[in-house]
Order: sequence, then structure tokens, then C-alpha cells
Amino acid sequence: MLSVAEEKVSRRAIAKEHRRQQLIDSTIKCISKKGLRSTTLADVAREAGLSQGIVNLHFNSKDNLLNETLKFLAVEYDREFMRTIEKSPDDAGATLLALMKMDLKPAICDRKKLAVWFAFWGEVRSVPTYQKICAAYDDKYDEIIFDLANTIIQEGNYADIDAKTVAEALSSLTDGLWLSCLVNPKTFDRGTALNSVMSYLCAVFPDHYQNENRH
Amino acid sequence: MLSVAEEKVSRRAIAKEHRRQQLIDSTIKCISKKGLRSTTLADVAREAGLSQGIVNLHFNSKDNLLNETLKFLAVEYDREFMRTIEKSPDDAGATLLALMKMDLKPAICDRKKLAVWFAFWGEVRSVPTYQKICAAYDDKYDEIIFDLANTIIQEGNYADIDAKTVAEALSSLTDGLWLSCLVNPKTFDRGTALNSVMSYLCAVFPDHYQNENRH
Amino acid sequence: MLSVAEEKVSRRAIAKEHRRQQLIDSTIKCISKKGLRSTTLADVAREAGLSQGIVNLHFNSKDNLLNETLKFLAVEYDREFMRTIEKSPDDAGATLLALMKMDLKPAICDRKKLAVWFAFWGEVRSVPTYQKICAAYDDKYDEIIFDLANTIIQEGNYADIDAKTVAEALSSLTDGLWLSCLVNPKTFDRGTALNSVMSYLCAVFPDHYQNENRH
Amino acid sequence: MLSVAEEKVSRRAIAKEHRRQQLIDSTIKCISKKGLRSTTLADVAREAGLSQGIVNLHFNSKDNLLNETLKFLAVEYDREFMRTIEKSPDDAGATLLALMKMDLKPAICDRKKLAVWFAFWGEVRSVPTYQKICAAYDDKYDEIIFDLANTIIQEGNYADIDAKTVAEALSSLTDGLWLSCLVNPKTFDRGTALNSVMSYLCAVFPDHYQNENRH
DNA sequence: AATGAATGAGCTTTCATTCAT
DNA sequence: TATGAATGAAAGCTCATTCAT
Repeated sequence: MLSVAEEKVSRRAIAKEHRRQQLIDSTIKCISKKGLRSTTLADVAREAGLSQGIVNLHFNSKDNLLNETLKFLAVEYDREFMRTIEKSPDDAGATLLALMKMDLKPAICDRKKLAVWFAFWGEVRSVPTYQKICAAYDDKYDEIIFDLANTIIQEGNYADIDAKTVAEALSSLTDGLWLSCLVNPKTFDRGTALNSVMSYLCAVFPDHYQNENRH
Repeated sequence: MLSVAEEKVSRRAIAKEHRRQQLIDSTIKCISKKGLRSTTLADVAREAGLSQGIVNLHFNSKDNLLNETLKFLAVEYDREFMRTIEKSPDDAGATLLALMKMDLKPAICDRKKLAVWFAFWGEVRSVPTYQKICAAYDDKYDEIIFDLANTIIQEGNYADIDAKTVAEALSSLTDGLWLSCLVNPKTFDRGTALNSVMSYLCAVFPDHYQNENRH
Repeated sequence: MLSVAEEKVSRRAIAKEHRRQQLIDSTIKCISKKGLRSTTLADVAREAGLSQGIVNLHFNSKDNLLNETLKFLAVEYDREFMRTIEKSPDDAGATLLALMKMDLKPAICDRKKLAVWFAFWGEVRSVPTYQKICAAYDDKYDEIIFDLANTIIQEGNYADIDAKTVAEALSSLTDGLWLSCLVNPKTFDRGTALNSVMSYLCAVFPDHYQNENRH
Repeated sequence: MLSVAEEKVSRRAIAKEHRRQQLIDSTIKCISKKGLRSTTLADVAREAGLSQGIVNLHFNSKDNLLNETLKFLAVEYDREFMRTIEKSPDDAGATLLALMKMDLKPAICDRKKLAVWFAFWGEVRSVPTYQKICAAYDDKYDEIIFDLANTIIQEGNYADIDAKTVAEALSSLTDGLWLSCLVNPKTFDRGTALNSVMSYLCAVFPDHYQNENRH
């Protein structure tokens, strides 16, 4: 059991974490609305309904706020990714499909959120921190998808197919669909996007996947 | 024939155009190095070896310079795209493959240049002008690839396959590979990337493409 | 005898005074390390191992803290000065020398402490309070030294010598030696400094002081 | 002869130097009035009748402005010092006296200017740059005065007297008189100050100096 | 009495833009 | 046309001060 003092400290720590998260959320909203370039600390504070100095109080600098924001996005996506794997049946084919569908579900393939991701990717080459954060997670996902593809290849006896190639193709496909969602919101639609993914899976692993929507 | 006065005017126009291009080139270099957020007009002028005020003299405002820079990138890519089509034999399969290869050739799939493209895409949602420019060209390319896919489908009698789906998948695939090139430069490899594209084409259009890089 | 309630009040007063002194000490340390300009209340609190708001709780404002700090320094020096006089034999010559030596003893002629004195002197013209505090004490010391010089002059029948002149010279000499200690720590040496003072005393009052450090 | 372009460049360089000096002058005025701690760049710009951004345009940072200001003060004093030596007859005694008188002349021993010197001395321990600048010049002056004292000692056959001691005493004496001028403007007067210096010179070098003002 | 989160005024600094030359 | 000194609005950041706990 916690002493009164310890409880106080703990409560404060929780409150502090709350505020940090609130500011990160606010940052995401601002970037989504105004872009990274024109998001100011004043904007972030205003969006959170707090005062000017609040961001530097909790994050010390704007750069740090942005780093933490990207980290949060990455962790949030990661949680979704891992949960999707957990919830999937113990079947490589089903898991792979579930992951692809996850990438296209409204909560993730959403212009507001994608705008933020692309805002950071747009700075990835000039801000080494961003690259490190992104690359670390990408490598992890590539490996997971590679393993799934490998399992499927062995199950289906797909002779000519290289798991690494498939993994890269699938990852790139969803990334590219996200860009399409962001840049061409009028033409983009979630169903067609899923069709694109399915067209690949069905063609490459015909024994595992079949086209549901025939034309 | 031009009069002396007219010739003078024309020469001036050429010189002016030359300077504008010089500044756009400089802008591209700066964005590539420092990112859009920290590229200043002073940076652009310095990179061009010219004076502070020069950008406003030729472009009136920073916003305008950035618009013109994005337009230039789009036109440059477009020229490459159309030339690739022209140079290809009158064969839908070969043309489609040539376009895919073009997207992965060093001059285009180059981190420096991609950094600039992604910098603009990162602001696409908050700067309507950027979106207009990008969407217009994207629509055009989608249509061309759609037509090529359609022709191939008819040639090969590929029953289940939807041209729109294929077109979207192929465009997204290259976009996604570009992101991979930008974010994971250490893992990215042009050969593997081409393999990913080929794996799709071979799987979907087996009578037109074969797995080994024979094309 | 104090009642229980009175004793409680008195204890509180002592605790309060203790805390104030702790904060003044901390202020002196900070000014000595970082200078007056970059000493913040947060620095002072941190140095004291206490919390942000503590200074305003005990001193109401930063200005007040600084005033009290200067007053403390002045009182501390004064105590030293008066004690030196008390401890000296009833002999003007010996007392004057003792005072001069006091000014050069390590506890007083110490870079850390001098840094604080000079920090305040550096603001003396723009902060009237500082000047008042400093001038009041200076006048007192000038008078004491003047009296001692006067006595010596009468004792020694030094015809041409003006006590006021001597008093000012001696005060200025130590002030200047302090500046030297602060600015040229590598060249400065306590022994040489004392020699400088002695050279004056010996030259002006040859019957009272002799060149070798016999005193 | 300069080409038109060269002349333009040269003129600009001169104008730029003018502006820098103007800003340094303005800084000195501000520090003299408000002290180092409360002098802001806005103050400096306003005093110079120019705009906010002007200081950073010419000095890049406030720290740099202050460094340059101190350097200017040091050079200005140095010029005065060296000129005094040049103008003095080829006589060590006269030169030494001239230097002492210089330190007390109104242009130098002036509260406004001294306030600035003491403002910098007040930060000397916490700002290493200030110390370097001050110490370098002090060493030079100490050496010059040491040489003069030495010459006088040899000329006068003053047996017991150490030139180094005298040099330090004289330097410290003027420094201390400056502090007195700054802190006790009401009691301080230039004549008495000179008497203090003379009292030392007369006492130590009786064959070279004689008291003019007897009491 | 003490804490430390929060405030907001005011600072230094940056930079697109203007303009005399 | 081109320069680069100058502007001034707005940014990030600092910090004395306040206040709920």
C-alpha cells in the first residue's frame, strides 16, 4: 500500500502524463489541420485550451515535442498491429490478410492521421531522429510479414515465389495506397484499395486467397 | 524576323527564365538537404550564389516559389513519363513495364529527389494548391495505366481481373517503394524493388510477364 | 518564561529565519557561479534543494531577495570589520594594519565572494537600493579609518599628511586589489597584495610601519 | 584607384562599420542607464533609433554584442593609455604621473562609463570571454607601469622599493578610486582622489614627486 | 509551510518582405 | 536587374509570479 506522500507523487505523475498526452493529441490535430510547417507552439497550446508556455514546460522544446509526437504515432500503430496479430487465428494466411485489412480500416487509413504521418515522412531525410524512429518499426514489420509469407509459401508449395519480395511488395502497396488516400481523396475509396491488395494476394497465393468481389 | 528591340526583349525573357530555373533548382537542393520546414529564402539565394532579395524579385513570395517548384517537379516527371511511352514499342505490356522501370531508375528513385516530393506531399492536406497540382497529374497517369492494363487484359483474356484495380495497385506499389527508399535507405535496393513490381505483373498477367528479369 | 503558544511562535520564527538564510546562501552561491544576470529563482531553489515557489514564499519577489542578499553580505562584512577592531589592541597603528590584513584574508578576499560583491557593484548605478546599502557602510568605514589615520598622524607628528587622503587611498587600495583578485586570478597573489598595502603604510607612516612583514 | 564596384563595396563596408559602432555606443548608453541585467536588445535598438531586428543583423546574438562592446571599451581605453604615453616627455616620473592623472580625468573617471566597466567586471567570473579580454589588457598595463617604476627606482636609488609592488599598488589604487566614484558619488571628488595617488607617489618616490596641495 | 503545475509577459531570435542604391 | 541593409511581425523560449493542493 502507498503512503499518503507516495500516493501524491503517483497522482502527480499520472496527471503529468495526462497533460503530455493531451499536448501530443493537440499537436496531431494541429499538424493534421495546418501542416507541420505552420504549426506553432501557440497553436498547440490554444488547441489544448492551455497557456503559451505549457509546451516548453512539459517538452522543453518544440523539436522534442515533435519527436515525442512521432514516437506516439509509431507506438499507437504498433499496438494496433500487434493486437491484430494476437486476435487472428493461428493461420498465416488469415493473419496476413488481417494485417492488410487493418492498414485500410478507417481508424488508420484516415486523411487526418495520414496527413500527420506524411508530414513526418516529408522531413525524414533532414531530421535523423525521425528516420531512426520510422526505420526501427518498419524493419520489425517487414520481418513479421516476411515470416508470414514464408509460412504461406511453404504451406502452398509456391515454387517461384520469394518471401522477401512479397513482403516488400505488400508493405509498399499499403504505403502507396495511403498516399493515394491523402493526395487523391476524391478518387480514393477503401473498397477499391482493398481490391488492389487482394488482387496481389490472389494472384500470388491462389490457393490461399480467392477474389470475393468479381467484376 | 525579330527587330532589334524585340530581340532584346526576347533575350531578356530568356535570361529571366534562366534565373527562375536556377532558383527553382536551388530550392530543390535546399529542401532535399534541410527539409521544407527549415528552408529559408536566404538559404535558396545562398545556394544559388545570389543575393538575399533575389527570390522575391523573381517569384514575389515564398509561397509562389514553392508552388512553382512543385509544378516544375511535376512537369519534369511528366516529361519523363511521356517520353518513356513514346520510346516504347507499340505494345501495352512492354510500355507498362517500361513505365514501372522508369519509376525505379536512379534519376527518379533517388533519395534527394524523393525527399522533395515527400516534403510537398507532407503538406498536401494543408496547402490546397499542392493537392491540385498533384491530383491533376495523378489522374492522368492513372488513366494511362488503366488503358494499358485494359489492353493487356483484352489481349490475354484475363477474366477475373479489373483494370482499375491493377492500375491503382501498380501506382501505389511504386509510391510505396519510393517511401521505402526514403525511409529505409539501408534496406532498400533497386533490384529487390523491381522484383516486387515484377512479382505483381507476373502473377496477374502470367502470359505477358515471366518471373526472371528477361525484359 | 514563554507560554507554550509563545514558544511555538518563537520556534516558527527561528525556522523561518533559517529558511531565509538558506535561500540567501543559495543565492550567493548561484551568483558566484553563474553571475547575477543568469541567476534565476529556479536556480536558487534548486541549489537549496527546495521547490520552485519557495523564494516568493519567503521573499515575495526576486528584487527583494537580491536586496536582502546584498544586505546580508554587508552585515557579514561589517561583523568581521567590527570584530577585527574589537580584537585589536588599543593601538591605532595595529588596528589599521589589522583591518587591511582582514580585507586580504582568504575568507574575504576570495574570488567566489568577490564575484558576488562585484555583481552588485555592477548594478549600483541602475539600482538605487544597492547604492544606498553600499554607500551607508562605506561612509562608516571611511570615518573609522579616517579616525585611525588621524590618531596615527598625531602620534607620529606626520606634518604633511592628510588623514582623509590616507583613508581614501587605503580603502581604494583594497577595493582595487579585490578587482585584481577577481579579474587576474593567475597573476594575483595575496602576499604581493599585502606588500602593496604595506608599501603605502611604510612610506606614509615610516615611524609606525616597517617594510618587512613584522606585523 | 578603385573601380566603381570596389568603391561601392568599400563604401558599404564603411557604412556597416558605422552602424556597428552606432549600436555599440547605444549599448554602452543603455548599460550605463539601466544596467547590464535589464538592457534588452529592444532597448539598444530603440536608443539607436532603429528597428528590433537590427542588432542580430549586425551582431548575430546578444552575447556577441556584449563581447564586442567590452572589446570596444578596452580598445578605447587602450588608445587613451598609449596616447598618454606618447605625449609624455621622455621621463619615467612624468609619464607615470600622466598615466595616473589620465585615469582620473573626467572623460575616463566618469560614472556613466564606469558603470559599464563595472557591469562587465560584475560578470567577469561567470563569462570567461570577459575575463580573457580584461586580463589581456591588464597584464599589458601592469608591465608598462612596472617598467616605469623600475626606471624611477634606478634613477632615484630607492633601495627598499619593489617595482612590482608599486605597480600593483598604483593600478589597484585607481581601480579602487573608480569604485569609489561609482558607489559614493556624493563623497567622491576628483581632487581628493588625485591627492590619494599623489600621497603614495610622494611617499614612495620623494625625490621624484612633491605634494602640491599641502594641508 | 511547502510544493510544483500553470500562467503570461517579455525576451532573443528568425526571416519573409521591402526598398534605396 | 540585382544588391544587401533594414524592417517588423511572429516565432520559440525563459522565467518571475501565482495558486490549488
